Amino acid sequence: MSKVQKLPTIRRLPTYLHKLNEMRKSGIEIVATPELARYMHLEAIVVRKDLASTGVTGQPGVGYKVAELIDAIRAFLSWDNTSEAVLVGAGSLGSAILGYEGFEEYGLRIIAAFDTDPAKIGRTIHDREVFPVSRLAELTRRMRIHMGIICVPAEYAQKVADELVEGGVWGIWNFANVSLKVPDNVVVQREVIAGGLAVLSVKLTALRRELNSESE
Amino acid sequence: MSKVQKLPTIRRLPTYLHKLNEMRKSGIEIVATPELARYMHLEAIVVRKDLASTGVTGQPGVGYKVAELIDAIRAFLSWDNTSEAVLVGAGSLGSAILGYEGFEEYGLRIIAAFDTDPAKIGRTIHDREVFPVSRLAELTRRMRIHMGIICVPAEYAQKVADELVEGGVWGIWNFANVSLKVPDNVVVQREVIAGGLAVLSVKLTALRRELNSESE
DNA sequence: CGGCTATGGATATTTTTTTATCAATACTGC
DNA sequence: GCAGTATTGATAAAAAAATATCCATAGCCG
Repeated sequence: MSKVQKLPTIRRLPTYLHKLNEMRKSGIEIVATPELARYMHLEAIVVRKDLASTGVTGQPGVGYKVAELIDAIRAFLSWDNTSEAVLVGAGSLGSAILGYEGFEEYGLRIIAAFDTDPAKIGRTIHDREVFPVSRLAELTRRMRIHMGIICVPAEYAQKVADELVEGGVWGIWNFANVSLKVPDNVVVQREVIAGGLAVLSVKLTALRRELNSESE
Repeated sequence: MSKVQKLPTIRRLPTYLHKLNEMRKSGIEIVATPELARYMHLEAIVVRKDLASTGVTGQPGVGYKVAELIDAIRAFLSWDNTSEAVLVGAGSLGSAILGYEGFEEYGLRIIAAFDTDPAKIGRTIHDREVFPVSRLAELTRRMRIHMGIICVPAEYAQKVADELVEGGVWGIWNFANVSLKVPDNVVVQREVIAGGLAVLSVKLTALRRELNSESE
């Protein structure tokens, strides 16, 4: 299993990237840590460490070149070459993902969708054609797609993952509420939407408790 | 600022909860760590630590009582009392969230939606009425809602957050691609969808590099 | 030119998280 | 009832991440 370090940093990088792209559009060429920190609501030291982990280097007393930062982050995330993906499960979440136009900025292009619903097959959703799931492995292989996005209900997710692996994908982005089993040469990233809600709940409870005890 | 520990553990708790609820439905009363570990594709030690952090205690040589575990996790996450929320921004993501029926299991009930689009206002989406955003603060306060879910484009998110705070919310679940500024007595949990993609990209690149170097 | 301030980079420290070890408990089978 | 095995819980160690400190560099202003 390959070791990847500094997960929290990696998660923050897309946000920097988004801000930096906006800055470049506005013609800003140099940016210093404190400004990014204010934008991110983080400590400056965190930002500096995050940026350093991409290998980029700034100018002491000045800051970083925006263009260099963008390149460094994109290179670090391998987002400098757009990779193509298929999406399986064109329900409400799948459709929402198909409709999100920001992924191009993040080096991802969703080429096609798959579903079992005859009402959806053959139609297009957000300009992507919907194919039957029965052709998933075949078409994925033929199109040489190496990433799959799973948006099907939990009980079908493992089967879809198996098909994707058979179709030759290297990575799976899993939005289904289940942990998947795949070969060692395939990477799965699971998004647990309820995980964020759990964190929010705990923080909320902790803060409420604190505020209540203060007022006593 | 309140300190919350073991974020990764908290993120995993909903997944245990889901599995445990299934088990209880099947009539299973006792569960041991190794089984949960297999299901989660985690090490057993991780599971044991996760469960311990909720304060529950098992029986050495036997395992944990499923019902006790469920109660402990729900209590730890304050999901034993359903809390009500409003959702702002009934676009594709907002609609997808409104359509997800699993939140009740997680102690969350979305009461109403808000949007600026006249075509949506007054209609219902997944059984929730859509109100104009202009009434957000007023209605939130009147309904005594303490949680807001933001699904609007990044540029409007701060304004919506301000309205929610004015309406008296304690917690904000933010799906917009921007970091929000709120008073100290309000908690924000931001979901950065691209963060997961970034992690996947880095892992993928690392694994590919490893596999390539092996084959040389 | 010289001092002042802002900034990045390197190093060190502290905290948090993960992982390992080991003793105690309870079930199983004989 | 006893030995063997599975399991939890407590403690300890290792790894990772966050945070702090200090120094060197660059621009600014008089």
